Amino acid sequence: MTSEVPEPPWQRSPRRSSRARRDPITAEAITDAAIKILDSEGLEGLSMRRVADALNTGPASLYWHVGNKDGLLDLVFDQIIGEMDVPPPQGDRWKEQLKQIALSQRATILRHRDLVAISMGRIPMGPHALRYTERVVGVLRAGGVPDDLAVSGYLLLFALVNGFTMDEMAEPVSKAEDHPGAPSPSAVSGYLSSLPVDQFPNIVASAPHFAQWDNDVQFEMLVDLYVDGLAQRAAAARRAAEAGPDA
Amino acid sequence: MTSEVPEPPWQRSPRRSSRARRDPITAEAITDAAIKILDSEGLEGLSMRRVADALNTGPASLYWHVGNKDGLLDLVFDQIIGEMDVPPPQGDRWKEQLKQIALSQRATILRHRDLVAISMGRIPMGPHALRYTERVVGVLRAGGVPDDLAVSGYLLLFALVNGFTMDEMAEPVSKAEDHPGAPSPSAVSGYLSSLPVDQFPNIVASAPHFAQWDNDVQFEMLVDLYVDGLAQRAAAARRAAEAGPDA
DNA sequence: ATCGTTCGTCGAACACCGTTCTAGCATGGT
DNA sequence: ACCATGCTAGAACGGTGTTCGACGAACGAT
Repeated sequence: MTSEVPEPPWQRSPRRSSRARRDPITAEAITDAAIKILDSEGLEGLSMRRVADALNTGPASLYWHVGNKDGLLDLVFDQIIGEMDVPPPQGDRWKEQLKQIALSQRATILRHRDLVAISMGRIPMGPHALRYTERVVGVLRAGGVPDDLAVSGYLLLFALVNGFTMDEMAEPVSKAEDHPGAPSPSAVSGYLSSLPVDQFPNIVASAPHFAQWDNDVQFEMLVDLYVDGLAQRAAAARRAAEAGPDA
Repeated sequence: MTSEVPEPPWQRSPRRSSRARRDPITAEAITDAAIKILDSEGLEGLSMRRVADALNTGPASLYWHVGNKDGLLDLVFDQIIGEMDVPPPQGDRWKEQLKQIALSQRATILRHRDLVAISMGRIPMGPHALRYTERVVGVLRAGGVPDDLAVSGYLLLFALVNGFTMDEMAEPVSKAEDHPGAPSPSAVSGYLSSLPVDQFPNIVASAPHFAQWDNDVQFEMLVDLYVDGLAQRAAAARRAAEAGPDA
């Protein structure tokens, strides 16, 4: 894996150190290496020693820059949030824009394995996360959504997308000997329809629909449902504010 | 930690074994001990050795009953799902019942720390989970929700509750020296309102509303929004089915 | 030019983790 | 009386996050 040219020994080696002075270790370099490992090997494979190896150094060296593993994951989290893009606010098109934001959020999460696990219990307050919050709330407020509903809308959207992609990523712990890969939805559906009808009439009756589950269309339906509901409430709140401004 | 009375040596010790034959190790006993540890010390503290200690035995003994740690977590997961209750289907009251189901689900999750982390990547298909699925789908179908929407409604509800409680549990990794406990929402709001207005106008403007965040009312709003949207779509689907049954 | 301080690296070690191996015990069927 | 089976458990292996302390390179001040 060390994609380093072996450093021809005649050009006086810089002080016989396995790491030259070039490419000094920085928090950014550590974060990038960690993300690369995360994408290729998942959170399981993301260990301090593994990251240190990728930077050819020892694990102890990382601690000076990132404090501990949670600190590193904080950086990874914020960095990836920086990848999510939000369009410039366009006022009346806020509903479509919010849906677009949700789609981009999910796409980014799917691009980086196990991101949901990292985001759990981690408040998004890094520099990238703040810029992201600012822009999303901006889209909502530009659309005339009242401030309180704007922050609710923003935070709940995060919860929604995280919850959905969490189940979606259910690339389970792999039962190993049974089936090698993940159980296909049709296999699940087959099992469900084989249950005793007297005990599980509703499951058996609706089993076929478990097979037809399509993450993309289900996500779109959920987002539509959410955005529409939010818009209804925003309109109602504005009507109430106009009717009795200080009641 | 071994809260065992030292076994007075005169009453002939039962074959010089630290564990008497009483209280034989079973999968249920292991699961119960694991849940108890999970509730009191979180997922971090839930190790095989810790569970074995609670049963005063060695870690190797557990593996005969539960296979490995993931197997144990499967059992824990299913057992806790068994705690969630769902009312007998009542037909026209399905909307209120679904909300009640959501509330019960969240309450159960909050009662058991880190349950969301365990549920990640784990398809709920244990015996308790099946019974639970059966009953929830039953409520939806009794309410006249079409089968495909019933399974969507059930699965999305799970995603929704998980996503919400995930952020809610944000008892973060504790920055240690900064503030001892979890950052209160008002502290967050204070920080947000102190940001430079020129860079973060929307955040600063809506910062007060971050302070007023109330998990209970926000969750109720989210569930209302979801159930209403689902009902709308169910009604539309039924109308379409009546208008043109085979178009 | 020399010192002292600070910034940064890193080998070694600690305590803990999940898991496996293997030997052994207690019991029940033949 | 025997073996087979179900079950327990000590010891160990390889891996983890993290800390310690010794070490070196760079730099400002004397």
